[in-house]
Amino acid sequence: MARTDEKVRYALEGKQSSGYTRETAAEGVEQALKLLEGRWKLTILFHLFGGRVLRFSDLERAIPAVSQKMLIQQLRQMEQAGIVRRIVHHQVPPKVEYALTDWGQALCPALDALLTWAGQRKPPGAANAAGNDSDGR
Amino acid sequence: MARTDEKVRYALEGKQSSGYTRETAAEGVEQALKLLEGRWKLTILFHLFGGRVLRFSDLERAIPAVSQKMLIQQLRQMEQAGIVRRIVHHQVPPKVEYALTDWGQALCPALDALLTWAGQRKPPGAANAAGNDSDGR
DNA sequence: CAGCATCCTACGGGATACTG
DNA sequence: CAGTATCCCGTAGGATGCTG
Repeated sequence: MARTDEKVRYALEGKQSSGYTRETAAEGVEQALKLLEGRWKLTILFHLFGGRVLRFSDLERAIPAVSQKMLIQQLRQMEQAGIVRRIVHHQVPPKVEYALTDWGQALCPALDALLTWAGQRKPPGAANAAGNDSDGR
Repeated sequence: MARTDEKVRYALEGKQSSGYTRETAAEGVEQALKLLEGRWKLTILFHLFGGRVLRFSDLERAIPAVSQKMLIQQLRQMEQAGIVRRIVHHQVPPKVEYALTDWGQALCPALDALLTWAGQRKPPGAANAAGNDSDGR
């Protein structure tokens, strides 16, 4: 009864690698994006890319606009997510460093793809936003 | 006086293609993500991928959980962003169709990368979240 | 130095009702 | 059918102050 071809694998534009449906694919990406959402996560992430290891105060200095609360909150969330690694040094003046996990590092190419995409916005010549209009008959 | 190597190009993990700094790269990705943020954008997007052209009511049916207001709002925002194309048919019973722009289609591979990344979470064997702890001395 | 707790505000987004 | 307008609420996120 139901059109089976409606739920057929669903090819991502041409590469039907994994068995995603439109819904699960959207959900999956949403999950992924949720991990990156948060006013400062990306900024932090980019500061950590490349195997850098920064301590809390370094990050505070690197991102002046962020409050301590936010910085910690975002860091902790990413830690929970398994994106960043927290390295605690038990010293009298506390010292905590943050670095990316392997998985966190793996985000780089994906974000790069996004960046590339963003950079391709509007091939100057083609106007296609306003004025689209056609007649059914 | 300023350490010039601090603002050196910034290599995205190995490919120092474009001239992004940590800040501009983060900002760029944030801009891109802003366009995709919104409870339903991704769902809509995935329904539109592959050159599909759906009318408003089709989308309503395809995404039962969304309200009209939200659906329109999200569609309009993506239209503004240049991701989706709005095709209006001037008929007595109004008919409006939505499709992706070329740029919108180009998002597919980027999202695919994200999806792939998400799928690689936690190589089962390695525990690296809790218990990280080292001593400075 | 690093981090937690509290308070407060802005905004995304849901329900509902009305219109061309 | 497609879209607009109004109201309402949950939560992200900012400021500030205290602690190990």
